[in-house]
Amino acid sequence: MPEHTGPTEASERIVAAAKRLFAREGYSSVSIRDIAEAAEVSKANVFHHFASKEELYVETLRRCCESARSLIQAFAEDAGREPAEQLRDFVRADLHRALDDPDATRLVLTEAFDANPCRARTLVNEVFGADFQRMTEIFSRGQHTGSWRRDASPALMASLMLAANTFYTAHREVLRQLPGVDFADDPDQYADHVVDILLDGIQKEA
Amino acid sequence: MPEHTGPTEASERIVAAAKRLFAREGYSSVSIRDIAEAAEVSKANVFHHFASKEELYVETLRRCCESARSLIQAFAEDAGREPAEQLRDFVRADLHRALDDPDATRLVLTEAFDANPCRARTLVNEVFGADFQRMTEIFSRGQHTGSWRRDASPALMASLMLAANTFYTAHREVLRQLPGVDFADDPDQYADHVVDILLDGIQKEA
DNA sequence: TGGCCAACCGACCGAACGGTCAGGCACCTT
DNA sequence: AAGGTGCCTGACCGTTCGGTCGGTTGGCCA
Repeated sequence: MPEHTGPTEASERIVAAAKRLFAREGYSSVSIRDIAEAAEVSKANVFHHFASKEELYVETLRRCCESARSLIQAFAEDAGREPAEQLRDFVRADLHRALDDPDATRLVLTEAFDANPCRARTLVNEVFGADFQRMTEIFSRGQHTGSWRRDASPALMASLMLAANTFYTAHREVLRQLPGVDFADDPDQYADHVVDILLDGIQKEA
Repeated sequence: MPEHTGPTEASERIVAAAKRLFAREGYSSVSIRDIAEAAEVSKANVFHHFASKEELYVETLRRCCESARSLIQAFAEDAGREPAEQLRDFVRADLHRALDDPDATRLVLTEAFDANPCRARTLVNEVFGADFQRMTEIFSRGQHTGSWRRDASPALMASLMLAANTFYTAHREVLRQLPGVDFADDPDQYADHVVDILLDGIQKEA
């Protein structure tokens, strides 16, 4: 709690309600009254725990960033495996993490939507940076120890994977409406096919 | 003009200001007073031309969808060329169109950000559908007349291209902050490399 | 010349906003 | 028993919101 107070059952309910509402409606569309009602506390109590609406939002966002970051450790030190399999597992895991907590994902993605340089830098440091670097390392290892082509930039390949997962997460409903799309409700199938295409391209006959 | 009135120099300024402000600040953060001031008209005049804030937003969004859709004709009937070159040109053109009118793009992408099924369907019909279908056609032709592998779904490949361009447009500032990214200010280079990877994959030595 | 109507404006309205404040209540320390 | 402290509340504040209204202007047609 940024305020002088400690965490409480009520303050946890406030943050939970704020996360849900901010993610679904957006910062400006949600009033403190809405949050207080959803958390079943008085409006004044919200201001007891958080100095302002802005501070409540920042705290909520901070927690969402934290939970989005926590994937990293799970993938520490699996260096013995094939880069291609590492990549596949990582893309699948990243996609699942994003889909498992849609409110947190949505809040972070909204923040990343053409943010100003300062916020973008913070988000890179807090959330995207580690995953991105991890992915570039997989690509670099594939280039140095495997047979991957060396004229493709690891950063660009990692961006493409990040793009694939972000798009799937952020625009799933649009995907669902697009003709010929049968993978909108099967993230594993999507991740597998994306990695397949990335690895082998589309020109080579399978 | 949805209202009983006709278009005016002032009403055009109102829509222009609304587009700019809605795209940059979001619907709820922008007041009619802000728009009126930016358009240099009175607040009452805004309500003279548009029945409500919501109606002004819908009209603004409608125009943005229109301008996003207008690319299609430019690519009608170039069937004689190589699918690979068609694809490259299309991805480049699509990216440029998005970057040329960032406010319109941002408004449409915000609307597409996990919209409800009804809105998503409208957006697909109004904006994404045509481009998406055009891209799937290129992939299908590549599979039938060229040597492209037939086990990859055209819809998935088109989604991946859409994802690449959307991500570049929506999260360019984040890209700029990511280590090793040197293509954040060179969309043509980005589009070329993305298409290169899609065509040949990353495993084959160049 | 007179009537009409769209374009436009200043002033105003009730509602909702973020935020404040004095005080009640439960619990701890002395 | 007394005082202090953190949690919590209802009532209230000034401001801003979307929207309305009465009225003025200026061009067009009869």
